[in-house]
Amino acid sequence: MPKAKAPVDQNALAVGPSQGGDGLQLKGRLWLEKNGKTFLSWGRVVLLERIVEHGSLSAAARSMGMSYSHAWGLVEEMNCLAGQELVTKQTGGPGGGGARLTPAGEKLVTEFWRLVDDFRDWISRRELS
Amino acid sequence: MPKAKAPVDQNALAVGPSQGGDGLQLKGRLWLEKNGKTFLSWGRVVLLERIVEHGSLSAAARSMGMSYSHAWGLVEEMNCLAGQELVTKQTGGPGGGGARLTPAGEKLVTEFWRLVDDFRDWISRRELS
DNA sequence: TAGCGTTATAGTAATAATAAAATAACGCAA
DNA sequence: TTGCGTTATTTTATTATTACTATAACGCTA
Repeated sequence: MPKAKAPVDQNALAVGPSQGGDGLQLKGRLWLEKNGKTFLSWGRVVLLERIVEHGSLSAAARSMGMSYSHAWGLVEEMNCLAGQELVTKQTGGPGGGGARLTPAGEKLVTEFWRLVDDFRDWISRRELS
Repeated sequence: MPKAKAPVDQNALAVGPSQGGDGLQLKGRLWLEKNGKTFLSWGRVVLLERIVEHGSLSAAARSMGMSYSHAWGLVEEMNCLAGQELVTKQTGGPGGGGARLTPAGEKLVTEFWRLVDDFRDWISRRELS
């Protein structure tokens, strides 16, 4: 039992079909780096989506079983690496505050999923042995 | 400083070209699972190669900066998941003993690298944004 | 028989990753 | 002014991973 509940399956982003009749599967994952640092990966993109969905960073983190601290750090790093704000945050105000995606943030999310779709195509077409 | 020295780069198995002029890179990795358990991945295949090269499990582990215990566990798991021996080990004998790959083990190694080559092709052709 | 380097295995230590907890600040609402 | 739920930040605790250490067994060598 490796972990109680990972925010997102730690492992495969794409999974090929079971082949060879003995449970053999090809799996893989993709991510984007900027200057050698992880910029966008599966969990981060899901976090961005949840921010859109819930309108707040704390609710987004909660919905993924992720600690607020961790989520906050991820958003900070993404904003920093992007060189522009992908997420804008408001502290205080009606409802206590909130967080939203900028157009640049939304664009990145859709682009990442398109990339993932292509990767899934590739990996599922792949034949083993 | 994440780690003193990983046996094999923890991260990317395949790396795309730097794109967008701002250090943005697409990276990824592949692995094979059997019944949901990791069967073959980068580090494991390198370990198999080193066993061929050195003729012993302890020397192979040493050459990778990997502990003998860890290497032994990986080989056990691979043999178990494969349903057949990929590595044969001899305890005692001339030189104290040794380890070698079976034909099935050698076949898996070449097949895995072929898979990786194709993956590298795909990822390097991929255009971002 | 004693010695060698290996495989085999368990136990312990160190490190990294992750989670949790606690506290402060913010700005509106009532 | 007080309370609320949020963001912001630090600190502490827990867990998982990895590495290290120690010891036994093996079978050949000399």
